Amino acid sequence: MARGKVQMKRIENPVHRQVTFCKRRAGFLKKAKELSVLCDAEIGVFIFSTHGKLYELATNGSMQGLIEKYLNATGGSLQPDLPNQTHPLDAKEEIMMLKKEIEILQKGLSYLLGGRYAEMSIDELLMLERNLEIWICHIRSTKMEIMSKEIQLLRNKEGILKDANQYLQDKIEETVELSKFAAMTTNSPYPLTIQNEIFQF
Amino acid sequence: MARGKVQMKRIENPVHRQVTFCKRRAGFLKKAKELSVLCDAEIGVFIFSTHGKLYELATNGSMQGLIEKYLNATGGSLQPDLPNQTHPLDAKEEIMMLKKEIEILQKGLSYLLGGRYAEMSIDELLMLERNLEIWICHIRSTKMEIMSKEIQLLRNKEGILKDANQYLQDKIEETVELSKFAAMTTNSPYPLTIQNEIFQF
DNA sequence: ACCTATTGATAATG
DNA sequence: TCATTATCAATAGGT
Repeated sequence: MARGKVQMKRIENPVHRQVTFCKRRAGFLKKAKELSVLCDAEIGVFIFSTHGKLYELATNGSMQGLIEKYLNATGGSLQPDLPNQTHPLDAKEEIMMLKKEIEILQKGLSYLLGGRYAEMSIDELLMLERNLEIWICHIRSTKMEIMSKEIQLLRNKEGILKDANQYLQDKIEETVELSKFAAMTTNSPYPLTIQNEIFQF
Repeated sequence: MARGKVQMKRIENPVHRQVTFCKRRAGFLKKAKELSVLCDAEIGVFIFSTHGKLYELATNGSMQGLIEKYLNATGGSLQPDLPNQTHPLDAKEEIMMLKKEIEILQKGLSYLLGGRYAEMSIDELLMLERNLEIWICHIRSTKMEIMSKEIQLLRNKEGILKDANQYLQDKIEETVELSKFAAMTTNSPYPLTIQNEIFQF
């Protein structure tokens, strides 16, 4: 823009990059405000720097509200794979059901976000309850999976340690036998010491 | 910017406003991309026009992911009033606990938003499970409340109907008595008929 | 949609 | 980080 065009690629010099980031970020956020004011638009921006620092702007009210609005506008994202038990109904009807369910889940989400669910009907509450139960089941099975892996890991470890232990014990006995023949004068208590060190792992 | 400064206020002429919106929106999104590329930043933008139309840009991957990242980064939003059963502990410790809980709930939310919770630890999953259970309890008590109201309403109705019924039965008996004296020739079974109709409500 | 005078943004530099 | 300034990019108003 000034004193030389700029190549549209990552600025490699980190100092230059940081400086440009500051300047352009400021300009960018200014543009956001201008666009919002001039054209009466609601704008949300978030910027994560390379190192994860967040800069944000919500021209109207809160970012929270904008995110909700965004989720509603886009058809709200929730639930990629809810296991639904319905029989193969008429396709149209099924679509209606799914849409209704999505709507309910959105209400549930907005409860999670906003903290009020007084305006939901009994049917909707039932549906939400069912979904929460399903989520709990998912969570429980994930827990089980993790624990199973842990157990497997511990069993493997146990096996390895037992083997090592056996090996060392053999060695010890061997040593004892040798010491009986080779040097009847020395009698240091190595065996127990080594065994204890192994069990520290 | 060109051929005359512009006042920083809403453009009242709707045609001008629309034109400016188009132009500046394009410029704005371009700037977002430039900033992202030059400075290696992740940027999310959403713009709602006056009439609610959404324009969005996520420089990296999906808006979904950015929203999750945003929620995590901000200490995002969840849970205004979770009922916690803890005794009045040391204040600092309690704050730490609550923060940890909030963090876990955020991860839970990001699961709800994004559909993957593989990266949560067992403790976190347990906490999330507990909170989902609490939410289910809330939902159930809300359901109960609604049903109680319904029941009360029905009881009231019942009372009214019983009274009406009693009144009608009295009337019938009265009529029967009268007919005994007035016209011994007719014997129609009115009472039962009327009683049944009443119970239809 | 296109044009261009003009303003605004900013890269390089101190 | 802050200020300056030459230069480039965005765009307001017009067609």
